[in-house]
Amino acid sequence: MIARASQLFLPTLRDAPADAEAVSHKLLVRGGFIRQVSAGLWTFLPLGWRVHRKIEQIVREEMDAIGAQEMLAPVLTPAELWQRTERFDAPEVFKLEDRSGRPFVLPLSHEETLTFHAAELQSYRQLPQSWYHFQTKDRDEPRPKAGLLRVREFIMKDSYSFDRDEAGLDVSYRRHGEAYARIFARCGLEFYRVQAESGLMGGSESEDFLAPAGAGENVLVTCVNGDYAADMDAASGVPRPPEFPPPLAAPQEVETPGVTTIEALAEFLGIDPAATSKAMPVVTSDGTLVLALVRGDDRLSEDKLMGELESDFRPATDEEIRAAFGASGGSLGPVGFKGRVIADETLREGQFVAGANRDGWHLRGVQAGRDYEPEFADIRATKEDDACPRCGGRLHVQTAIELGHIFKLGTRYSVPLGATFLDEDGRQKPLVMGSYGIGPGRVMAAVVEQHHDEHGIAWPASVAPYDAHVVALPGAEEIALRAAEALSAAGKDVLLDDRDLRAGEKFADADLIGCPVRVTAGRKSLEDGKVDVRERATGAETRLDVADLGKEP
RNA sequence: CGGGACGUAGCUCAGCCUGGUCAGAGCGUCGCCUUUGGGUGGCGAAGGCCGGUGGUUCGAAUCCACCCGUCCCGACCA
Repeated sequence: MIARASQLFLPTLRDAPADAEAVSHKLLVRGGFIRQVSAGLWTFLPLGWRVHRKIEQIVREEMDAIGAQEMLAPVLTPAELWQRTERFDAPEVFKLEDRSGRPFVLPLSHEETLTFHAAELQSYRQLPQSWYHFQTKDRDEPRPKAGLLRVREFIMKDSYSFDRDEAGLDVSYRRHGEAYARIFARCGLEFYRVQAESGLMGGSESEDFLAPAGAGENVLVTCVNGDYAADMDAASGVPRPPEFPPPLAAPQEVETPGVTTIEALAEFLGIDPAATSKAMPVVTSDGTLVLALVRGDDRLSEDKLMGELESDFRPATDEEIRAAFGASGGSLGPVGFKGRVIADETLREGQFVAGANRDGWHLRGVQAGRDYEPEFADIRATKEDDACPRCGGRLHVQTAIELGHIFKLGTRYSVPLGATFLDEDGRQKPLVMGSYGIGPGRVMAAVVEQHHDEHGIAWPASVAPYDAHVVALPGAEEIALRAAEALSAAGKDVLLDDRDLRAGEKFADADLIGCPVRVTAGRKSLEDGKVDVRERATGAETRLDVADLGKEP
């Protein structure tokens, strides 16, 4: 197949839009792949849609390979289904009514609809089932951002497995996980499978597939030895041990005028910042004031603390702090505090400097268990250069894009929607479900984040909009067309740049668009009938006879 | 939802502080010429309710208020 650039809607741009930050956002817009309609709403232009469809096809092949069945459920969904599962009131759900006032939902995923259909499954003999579709999802995101990375409407491949029991779910879940790994590998992505925060959903197993990128919403922690990967929220890196000063028999007050930060404190006392502790008073949703304590050189992990408290929380106000401690933030510590203290595990052993609950004073030699009685928990945020909890290797922290998510739902949806089956023992049981999502648009953005240089995108062949980009320079249009035809005959999809433009502009567009190979026919070709074949990713260039095109990769 | 920034031509932006030759530039687009292996050079042209509404003023892109939109940070995120 040959597409002529002169006829294509391929609006490339020399400049990126001023408000673009992420590389994938800039390059996809500049390359004429996507255009914004409104905040978080994007149109896929012809080239972008080709890439999207290539990713879809890879997903489809791998889903089919594990026996999943493709179907299509509607976007517009009666609100009743969502009311039954108690998701109707979620703020990110788009809601609307028909002319007679019946409420509908634009779903952010299709658990309800597919479970509604699963209610038609009657017997254990019909199980397991895995169903999937590619369908539009709408989410009233409070803050769309970064091009395709966080949007309000997008296409998702979501699948749902229905099993008779947990053991069956384990199998469906594992198969999906394996299929997902194959999908992302085929898309040319570096990715990691990590435990996902199950959050308030609790209990159920859930994993994310994260792709390291220059932009993204997740923070990925990996070990340089390759044996550990985790989401920052759940990572448990091992911090370096502190250098402690000589121990004291009892805490000792030391005047620290104007010293309110850890850096200043460590400097002032001439000690290791890791030998200090940092106190963060927070207030839980039931109004209790709790003191969270981490090492001075660490940051509090809000997610971990939230898990520990089993409650949302907010920082205490100045007034609350003053009332509870008699001092202001910057001089707070656990000694003498009459309330719940949650101390990070790093504070279990050793003596630390802590705030004295007296403005301008600190305490040396504060020891947990002797001078205050905390609950210990892992509440510190893992950081760069922590040690790997598996092998002790160095941990690396980087931003990442969530490509896909696999989730064991259990009976969360089948029970409220009455999706039951008759089991071998003659009893009616709810279907045990899993759900599994991939956003092809995000995959597309992640591929760009991982495969680009200063000139543009360098698509992996598996998802490239065209296999080859044939550049026709003036005078060599004839040879260029023959080259395109030879490639097309060999089964390649070809973009033929037959536009009346300068060579430099065509080359710049070819680099930007990023097809795996560029074939140039120009003045040199007029002399010997050969064309130049250049690999986008490596820049390697060879001269070939037109007749030999399509015979090499 | 809190904080910040921005909104002038298709794109990137200047002009605004200090109201009155302020409707501007570059790129892109169109026509002609030039020529053609990395965004060429020349000549000419089209293109804007200066986000919207109200106010101040003799006069508003410029000052004020409100609204809308977009982006960034945070909160949130099946």
